[in-house]
Amino acid sequence: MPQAAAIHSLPLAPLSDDKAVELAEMFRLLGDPSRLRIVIETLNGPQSVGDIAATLGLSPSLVSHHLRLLRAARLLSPERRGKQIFYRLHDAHIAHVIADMVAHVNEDNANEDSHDEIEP
Amino acid sequence: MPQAAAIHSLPLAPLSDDKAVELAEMFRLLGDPSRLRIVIETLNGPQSVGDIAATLGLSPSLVSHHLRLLRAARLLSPERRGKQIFYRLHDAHIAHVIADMVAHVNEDNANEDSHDEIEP
DNA sequence: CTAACATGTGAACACCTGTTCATATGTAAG
DNA sequence: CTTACATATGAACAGGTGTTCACATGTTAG
Repeated sequence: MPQAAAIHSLPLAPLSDDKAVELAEMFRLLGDPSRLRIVIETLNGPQSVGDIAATLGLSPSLVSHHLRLLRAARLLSPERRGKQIFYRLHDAHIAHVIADMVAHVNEDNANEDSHDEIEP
Repeated sequence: MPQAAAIHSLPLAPLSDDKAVELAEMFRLLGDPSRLRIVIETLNGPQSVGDIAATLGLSPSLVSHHLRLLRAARLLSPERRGKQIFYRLHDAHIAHVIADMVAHVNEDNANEDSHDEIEP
């Protein structure tokens, strides 16, 4: 099965170094469970800070701290509606990123062999 | 432009909590510049530890430390070839994840307005 | 066998980061 | 105006993490 050739078929190779740092910053923000759950929560549509805090069982203060980072990185965008502020995904790429990573984890759990070793 | 509706069109909503933690772990690994550059390097095909270290200007020891985490998370797979060990992407999803995140960053740099504020 | 090379591993250190708490800002209602 | 609610912010602490260094393991060549 010549699957290896297909894996490296995407031509996003060049990718300057400082761009890699900017990319890593985005991944780092999604790398925290609380923050990732906040982002995932917004996949259902715009959510207010209080709703997110209540749904995830986190303090509003903590949620606000995380939201600050997420909107600074333009992963989420705020939108005031009365007293509350709703956050939504900044663009559709974020949803794709998460969907692809879900696919990776699911496929990985399917093949529960070849953990770490180097072919026995 | 009714773009907002399209953003939340992906139905990956449910997503259990411990699954979110597993996902975050993957993103966290890509959240370090050195580690991300290592993964990006493997987009050009299998790379030996020494080649990666030389290309990225990192010590072989550091590269080996990072590779341990990356293969434990099954992001990269090792393959012995003579004295050296080559690492390749474990599956194609990783490339898609990176490609989508690149698209996000690029689109973000294009619209250099609306940094953080809440619509003035 | 030994020597040379490639990779892995463990400890130690400095640094960063997530969380909590108290407090501040801002907004709407009475 | 004052009161109550929603969100934001700053300081401070505990715990985690990337990097370096010295050394171990494993593989091939002679």
